[in-house]
Amino acid sequence: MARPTIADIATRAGVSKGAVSFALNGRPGVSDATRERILKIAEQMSWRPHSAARALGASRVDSVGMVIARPARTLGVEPFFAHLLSGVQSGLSAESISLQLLIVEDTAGEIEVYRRWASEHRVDGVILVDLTVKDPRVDELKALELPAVVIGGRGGKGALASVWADDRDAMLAIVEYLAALGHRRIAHVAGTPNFQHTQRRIRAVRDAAPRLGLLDAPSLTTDFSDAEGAAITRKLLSQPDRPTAIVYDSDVMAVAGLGVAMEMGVAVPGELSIVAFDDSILTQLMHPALTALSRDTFDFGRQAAEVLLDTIADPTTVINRRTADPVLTVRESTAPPG
Amino acid sequence: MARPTIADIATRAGVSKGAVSFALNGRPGVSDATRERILKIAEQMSWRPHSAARALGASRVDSVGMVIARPARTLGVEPFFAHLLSGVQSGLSAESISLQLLIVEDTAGEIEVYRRWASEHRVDGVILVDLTVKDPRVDELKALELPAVVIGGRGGKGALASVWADDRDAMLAIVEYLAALGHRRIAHVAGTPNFQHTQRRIRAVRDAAPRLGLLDAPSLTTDFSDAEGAAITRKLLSQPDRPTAIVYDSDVMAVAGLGVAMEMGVAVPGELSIVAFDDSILTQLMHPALTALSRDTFDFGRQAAEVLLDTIADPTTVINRRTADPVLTVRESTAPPG
DNA sequence: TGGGTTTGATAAACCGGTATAGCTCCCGAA
DNA sequence: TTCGGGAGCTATACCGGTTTATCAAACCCA
Repeated sequence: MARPTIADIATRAGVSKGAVSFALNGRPGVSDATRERILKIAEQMSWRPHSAARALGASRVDSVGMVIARPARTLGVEPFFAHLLSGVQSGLSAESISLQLLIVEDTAGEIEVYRRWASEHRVDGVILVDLTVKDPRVDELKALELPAVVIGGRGGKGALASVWADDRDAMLAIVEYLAALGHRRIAHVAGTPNFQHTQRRIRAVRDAAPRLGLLDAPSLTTDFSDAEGAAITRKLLSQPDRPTAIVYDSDVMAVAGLGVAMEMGVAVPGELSIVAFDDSILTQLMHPALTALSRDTFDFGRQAAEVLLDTIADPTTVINRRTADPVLTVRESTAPPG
Repeated sequence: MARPTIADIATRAGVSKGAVSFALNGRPGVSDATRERILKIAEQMSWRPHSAARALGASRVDSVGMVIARPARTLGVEPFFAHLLSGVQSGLSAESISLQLLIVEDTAGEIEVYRRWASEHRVDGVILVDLTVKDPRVDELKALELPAVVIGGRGGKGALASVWADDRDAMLAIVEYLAALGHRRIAHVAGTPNFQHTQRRIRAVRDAAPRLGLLDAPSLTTDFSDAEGAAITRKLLSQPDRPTAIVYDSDVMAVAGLGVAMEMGVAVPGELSIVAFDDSILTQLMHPALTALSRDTFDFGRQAAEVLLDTIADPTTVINRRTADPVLTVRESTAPPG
């Protein structure tokens, strides 16, 4: 028989549908003996719950969603999302909950997706990335009453659950390391200005500058693309008092920056030190290999999944979980200034 | 009222549930006037179908799945999948069908997922990538009666629908171009040997070699990782009669190969020409920028989605659609041999 | 021994749609 | 004048689970 239903199991076990449902969901209402028997039969018939039927009755679909709002062009090279995804899945697979992934162009599209998901009951909750300042998605999700967890930023005052790492401390560690090497002119090629993590990193650099006696520590924002990363680097290296070290907010921009340095004949790390605020094979493929901040992105995703499941189970308690601090992996692209 | 049902619409319109269902699905059974009225009310109440309910009744879930069986570590850097995904989604969004994405470690895990999806009715069909020789997934999907479309390889003799590009012609174009430049020692750093497209490319090189008067044209297989790509390159460049041109089956390996050449002091393109059989920002970030074979991966995905939807609608006709031929984008990494 | 509670189970309602049998008009043809 | 047939709609079964009301038997303590 193809695809047995609980009714089939019920007939075979000589009990009612209800009893089978109780047994399969481990809830009281049947004796241990009966439960045992039902479970064995279900196993034999290789029964699996029909997700739609269960969703209809129990009003939960065992599925969560994640929307990434970045142009596909820039997305692929960043291993960040692939690792994050794998992590999220590993966190979900234990409960055999599936993941819906959607790549959209912008935040408006993302909100549209949330509305659709909510009204069609397609997901039990969502995972948010790239939180911005005054992020409209937070209010929207509140309004939709869709459980959510924010990755990489506090969800605001009691608003949404979150999983975050300490960007500030990480950035301080980088700048302090460069200062200790002797650098006094450090530039920061940041990401999109309205991302919360961008702002935190910029603030960290600004705050540390006077304490470390830095002559200059500009933070320059970009759209996270290789093109802008390269353009800003070109500008920086053309200045009379050019920086002796540059910190990039992503590995892709760091690679682009390295390319510009080579093109302009600026030796790395002899005349310029480069640090990437994110690690991946990309940084290791380069010559010189790039010093980078390594975060356990996989674990990040895993924890986000866990927190989301907890939030779905009990939407009243808002969890804010801090993950392991990122560490600086020193490679060949950093050295004392020439 | 939160989340209206068709029953709510029915009461408000003063008709039966059935009439509403007919009207909303654009099928005969109601007059144009009534249909109009019902649609307007549904719009007003911002009704959306409950996906689970629809799935239960109509035994279709408006959702398709895609499983990628590669270690997450190697996945991220390859823009291929990100582009493919976006394309697939754009093909699906028109019908507002959602996509389930899963990254697993190996084919066994992938088949497991298909079994689960089939038994839980979670997807209407799946998209297959990285087809291997004698691929076990094909038979499995046949057995599960799960509609499927294969990307980048013919689905076998009438087995599964497919969307494919002509790898053979593309590889011939590359080799002919290199031969025309004057290269006679061309090496081919291929991917995983049991992938069908790897085999097709290897065969193309082997077939073209005598005709083009190549002295040597070895194809060396790898696991597609940067590490093996680098290792093989090191070996090739250490030979007494080292190749004057190398074709890499992926952009990541080509980048790794370029790194090895630089590390060994082999000038590119002066002493060695490099071609990547896949294009992305990665190849453009390099110095020199890599000559690469550009495929419209986005469109590839879009077409796969279309073919899959057709296959779901009518599983009896097997579609094998050939996509636009890839083109060779010449950049700075190819030149006549020194 | 009798009344109240617990245990183990059943039958039926329900979730929100789709599919279908059947009913009522109304129109046209025999 | 009657009958056939189609258009337009209703009532209802159904999909495969979950949940609740109900009930009989067993159990418990006085």
